[in-house]
Parts: sequence; structure tokens; C-alpha cells
Amino acid sequence: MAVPGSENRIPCALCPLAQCRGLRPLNPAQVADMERFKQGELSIDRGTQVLVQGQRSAHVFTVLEGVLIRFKLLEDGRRQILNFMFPGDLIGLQAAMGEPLAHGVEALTGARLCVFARGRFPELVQNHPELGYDVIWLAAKEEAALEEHLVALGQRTARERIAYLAVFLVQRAIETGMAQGNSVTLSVTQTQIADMLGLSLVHTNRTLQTLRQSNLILWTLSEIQIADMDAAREYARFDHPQDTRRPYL
Amino acid sequence: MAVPGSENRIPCALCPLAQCRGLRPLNPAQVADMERFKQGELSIDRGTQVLVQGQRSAHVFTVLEGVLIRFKLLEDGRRQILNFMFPGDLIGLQAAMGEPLAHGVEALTGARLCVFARGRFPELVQNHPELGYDVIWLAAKEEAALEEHLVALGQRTARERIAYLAVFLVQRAIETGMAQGNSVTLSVTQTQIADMLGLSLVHTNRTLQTLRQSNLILWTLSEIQIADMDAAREYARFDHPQDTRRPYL
DNA sequence: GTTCAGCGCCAACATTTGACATAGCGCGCC
DNA sequence: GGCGCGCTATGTCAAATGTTGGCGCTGAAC
Repeated sequence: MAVPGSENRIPCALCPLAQCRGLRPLNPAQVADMERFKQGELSIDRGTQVLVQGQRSAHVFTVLEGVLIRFKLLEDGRRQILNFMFPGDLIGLQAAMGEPLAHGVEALTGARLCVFARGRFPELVQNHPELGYDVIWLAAKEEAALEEHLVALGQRTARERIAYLAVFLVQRAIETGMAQGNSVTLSVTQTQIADMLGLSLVHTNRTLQTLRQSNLILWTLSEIQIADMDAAREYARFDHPQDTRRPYL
Repeated sequence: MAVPGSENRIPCALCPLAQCRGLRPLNPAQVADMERFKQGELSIDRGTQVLVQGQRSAHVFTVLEGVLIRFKLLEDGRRQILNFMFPGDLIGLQAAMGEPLAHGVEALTGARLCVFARGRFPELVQNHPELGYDVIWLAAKEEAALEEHLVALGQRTARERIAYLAVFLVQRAIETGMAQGNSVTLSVTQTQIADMLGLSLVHTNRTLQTLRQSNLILWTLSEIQIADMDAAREYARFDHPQDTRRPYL
């Protein structure tokens, strides 16, 4: 991974994430701390792999803009997508703990990331306890998301799973200001949906079509549209969490 | 939940967890901090529900002894078991963040828990940054476990899933000193296995039998035995994580 | 312009898994 | 002793899902 330049660097005080409805801004002292901790920015294209499974990383990232996926590869080539990362999310908590990564991270869209030095992470957490608290919060949120996914994979049918994922993605997009109404412009291939939900590609295709025909969810390569959000949530049995604002770094 | 008494309280300095091969003991200063923070102990029977989904909890716990499950209930009565908790694990991180709980916690065996006041958790983390760092570590570990479970549910067949779960449980038991060789005495019903792995009860039963017949895994109501650990790991495609010692509180 | 890879789509068939019904066994309880 | 309950076990059938192989479109690469 090239060491990111600091050209065009956005000062934390002007962080665009502060405008997001779903995010809780830092206080001025925290902003100053982050400013010192921030190493630079990284702009990447769709498809770029940010972290590689099995390696240790010298960096930890925060999503400034764009969407990424986190996934695990099996030896036989199968992969399981673990979660989608939206603006404000922390990338590489495992890396921050100095462990080799159990998963890879790849950009779904063009993206801009904030870059931090992995080695200074313990210092950040220990010298700035409020930030440490926010990291715990983020970790708890990530855990909660993974738990929802587990429920989807374990208990729901293919149709419900896809509906669930659509609602999940649109909701996160709304929270991070990426949505237009109840639809998002986001390129997710059917293969990716299948890899996330534990379905075969063919079955994913079939199911997407029936959802389309029943006018519940219109999910194309470029866009996710949900006509009636409440109906979809109901159908997916997705009791959406309180929209408490999440912190970010 | 009754407020736990402090009778029979074990001083943190004598914490039995310090003997566990898989756990990294605290340093003396940290032990002193924990001692002040610890509110008491709680002994519970198999089947006791420690945390109730949807409620806020006044307490946060650490497992001193025993095994518990963490699960989510759906409105229609289905449930998804999210993870098993072993000695050293932290119960109620979400609770610690002041959120209503998205899951319940129930004891699989008789268990002893350390009790902490939820309200003092932020103080603990912020005034004792090293402990905060350990909490982050634990959260990252929990996340990693959930990710493995996701892979199991998404990518593996019924047989592989059950083999995976058996290996996972035996491994955790070994790390926490609860195993005899490659077997554990632990009462897990087939219904619980099914609820964890997203299988029907009947299919779980059949699959357990075939695994038994192939002499890979002998899983009865009272015990999990794995004849050849490497073979089972191989079969389950479970690349076991480095056994780095995890911290505890 | 041609080629090729990525993507969505389709059909026929195989397999896994679930649903339902039923039975036996051990155990606490009255 | 008789009852209910939780747990494991079976059988049969149906539904959900996977597999294989093939088609057509599009856009980028050559």
C-alpha cells in the first residue's frame, strides 16, 4: 500500500461527516486530537483492495466518503461478505490490535479514506480516553450489525434475506446522507449479494426477480429502490434499531 | 435481577482466570482498579436468564466460571443463538453503552459472574485507559468470532457447520481450561445447535448421527468429543486463529 | 472492428433441507 | 403408579435451494 499523500488534506475541523444526520460530531478538543493523529488521506477507485486478508496493516482507516465491503475468503475460493462500510465507519480494528487480518476490505465505489498509523492507535486510545470510548461504541455497533446479519442468514428465507439486506443498505445510506428518498445509487452485483447472504448466484437472481415483480424492492446493478420502506421492513422482519447517532473519528 | 451480594467475594488479586492458559492476566495496577470497580458476584443455575432482550441493564458482567449463550428472539418465536460465552468474556457491552439490549443472555451451565455497575463503565474506560484498551481488544475478539459464525452459516453445509461448531466449542473450552483432552462436558441440546446454526431440529439430529457414524465427532447431550482434532478442523474448514492470549477484566 | 470479461438472465435437473407426524426414553411431580 | 415434559430419534413427503450449462448484452481492451 502506497503511503498516502497529505495533499488536499481536509482539516478535521471541516470534516464533512459532521454534516451527517446519523453521526454525532466530536467536541473541539477531540477534533484537535484527531487532527494530530491523522496521517493523510487516501482516494481509491471502485474495486481497489484496501486491506488484504492474512496480512498485518500499517494503517487504520476511517471512511470519509464511499462504500466498501469487508469479506473473508476461504481456501476453495468461496467468499463471505461480512459487512458493508459506510462513511464514519472504522476500518481495521483488528489491524489496530496488531493482529494479522482475518478479512479483506475492498471499495464498492470510489472512496476517500482518512489514514492513521496503526502503531499510534494504542496511544490514541490511552491518551485520549474519550476517543477510546468512541472506539468501543463503534465496535459495539459493528457487533450489533454482524448479529443482525447472523439472524438473517440463520433464520430467514432467501426472499427475506434479500429484502433485509436492501433495507439495511438503504437505511445506512439514509443515515450517511447518501440516499435520495428511499433509493440509493450503489453498484452491488448479484454475485456480491449472493456472497453476502449465503445464496447461490442463480437463486439470488430468481429471488430478486420475484421481489421486483411484487413491487417490494427494485434492485438493479446501479440502484436500490424501496417503494414502501415500512412494508419492506415488515416483510424482512427487520426491527430497525433506534437511530441513535453514532460517533466517528 | 436481584442485586448480588458480596458474600464469598473473590478478590481480583486471586482471580481464578489468571490460571487460564488462554488468558492474559492484568498487571497489579489494573487488578487494583478492577477491585474497586467490581460490585460483587452472581451465582446462577443452568437456564437462568442474565440479560433480557429489549431491556436496559444496570449491570455489566464478566464470566468467572461456566458457559452462557447470547441469542436474539424474533417476534414469531424463532431464535438465533449468536455466540457462546466462556470464562473471561465480557457480557453486556451494548448494555455498557447505555443501549437497550438487542439480545438476551442465558446460562448453559451453572455459572459465576463478576458484576459491575453499568453506570460506572464510562468512568472505568476513561480513567483507566489500559483497561479501555482491553475492552476494545475483547470487542475485536467477539467481532472475529461472529465473523467466523457468519462464514459458517453463509458458506458451509449442515455437516460442516456442526463440525465447525464442535471444534469451536472444544477449542474455547481448551483455552479456558474446561476441557479434558479433546472433549468437553457441556450440555448443549440439539435444539440449541439448530438455533445456532440455522438448521431445523430434525436435520440437526440426522446430521449429528452421520457425524457420529463417521467417527469424526461424538456429540451427545452431555458431552462433545472430537477424536481427531486436526481431521475435524480440516473437515470443518476451520482455520483456527492464532491462540493469542486474550485479556479479561 | 473484434475479442473478451463481467454481468444479468433462463431452463432442466439434482440435492439439501424443512415440515409434519409419531414414537421412545428418562425424569420430576403429584 | 400415572402424568406431563424435554429430548432424541425415524419416516415420508414437499419445498427451498444448488448445479450445470448456455444465451445475450455491454463496455473496455486490443
